[in-house]
Amino acid sequence: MRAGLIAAGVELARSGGPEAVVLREATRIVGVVPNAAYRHFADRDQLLAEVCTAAMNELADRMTADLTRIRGKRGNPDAARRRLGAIGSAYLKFARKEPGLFATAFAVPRQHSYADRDGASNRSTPLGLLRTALDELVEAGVLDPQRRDGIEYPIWSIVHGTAELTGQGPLRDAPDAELRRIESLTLTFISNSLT
Amino acid sequence: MRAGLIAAGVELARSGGPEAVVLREATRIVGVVPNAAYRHFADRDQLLAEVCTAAMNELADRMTADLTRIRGKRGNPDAARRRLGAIGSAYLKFARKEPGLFATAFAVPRQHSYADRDGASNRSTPLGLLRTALDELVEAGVLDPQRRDGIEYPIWSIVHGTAELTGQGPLRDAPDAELRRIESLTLTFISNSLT
DNA sequence: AGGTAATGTGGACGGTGTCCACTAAGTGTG
DNA sequence: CACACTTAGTGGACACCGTCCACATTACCT
Repeated sequence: MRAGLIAAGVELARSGGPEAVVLREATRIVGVVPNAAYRHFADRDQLLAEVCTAAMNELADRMTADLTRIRGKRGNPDAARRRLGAIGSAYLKFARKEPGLFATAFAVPRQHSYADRDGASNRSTPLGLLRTALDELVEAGVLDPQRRDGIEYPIWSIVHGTAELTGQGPLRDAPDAELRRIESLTLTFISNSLT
Repeated sequence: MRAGLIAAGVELARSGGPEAVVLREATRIVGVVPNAAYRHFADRDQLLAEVCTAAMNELADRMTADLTRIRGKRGNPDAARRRLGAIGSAYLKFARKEPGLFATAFAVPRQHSYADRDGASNRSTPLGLLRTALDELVEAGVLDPQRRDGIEYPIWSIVHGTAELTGQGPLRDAPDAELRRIESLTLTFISNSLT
């Protein structure tokens, strides 16, 4: 039941973003009276928080799926670069194809905090995947170890900013070709920044 | 009256983001009955849209204010770099000090589109300011003209992504020192990318 | 068998966006 | 001057939302 409500919330979020995950509608989908939800969630925001982490997990899953398709031994410079590229590509692709879920993944309500989801070097999290890719780039000799510390934040920011600006931001109704160009500019910009 | 409603909406947005700009509350502030708003706006989203452009204008104003404090002739390489840095700094500072307005500036409802606000090379718009700063960097010989085309998008993305991730995103409850460090990493990353 | 915890129901309240009919001003024209 | 007409604001209603309360049902454990 709890899982059912979350699943219903995810579907609502998929087609309408975080605002669309409305408690009464979720219970309607599950086929239960609105108040039943309060046996499983303190309030609507807590349900939304669960939906958000589900969305974030789906983003991480899509990223790992695309990532494992890149062949090449660990430590191979070219493979390492391609893996970093795949991470950025998958992030942008998810934002483009699942705009509702993408927006929801980052719309965690102020209360119910992120806990440690992105803390430390947790793999199976977007930041965790990015970090291991960057470590591999250092190991492969592509990225200067002196520049490694903290570089995940600017890089994450470029990709996330591009997703935000082209997805819901001011660039959202640019023609499709222009959006692709911007995504491509972003990825090559990152690639150029490694040397 | 129309202006009053927008002003009230801006104050609501300042302390609570786009969700807080609720039509009835705005009319309450102005001291009028809710329906009176419908003489000036088609619906709540149109009021919100006006508040959003007001917020975006305030961002642009703060940026130009900080920008004009950078002395140095146009074409001076060092001044050009400092001006670009000031643009990024002002953007991040606004996001940090006015989180509600910053979020609102980018929360334009799907209907009421952006029109051409950020189109072309309009000055007095964040993108416009960034573009003229980049042009000056080319003119000053800092930025290779071949790299100029389209580079405003990755750069805007880095700054915007950092603002988003540290402001409302997963990094939002990192300690203050860490947030400053991330902002600084972002700015030096941009600076390094120019050469 | 009976008490207890968990789960779902029914009804209600305040808040919100929005629609409709209505009224009170101002304004220009005969 | 009077009259039609636009404009701006009012009052009341509706549907929807999140949420609280008291109640019924079910299952489990001693």
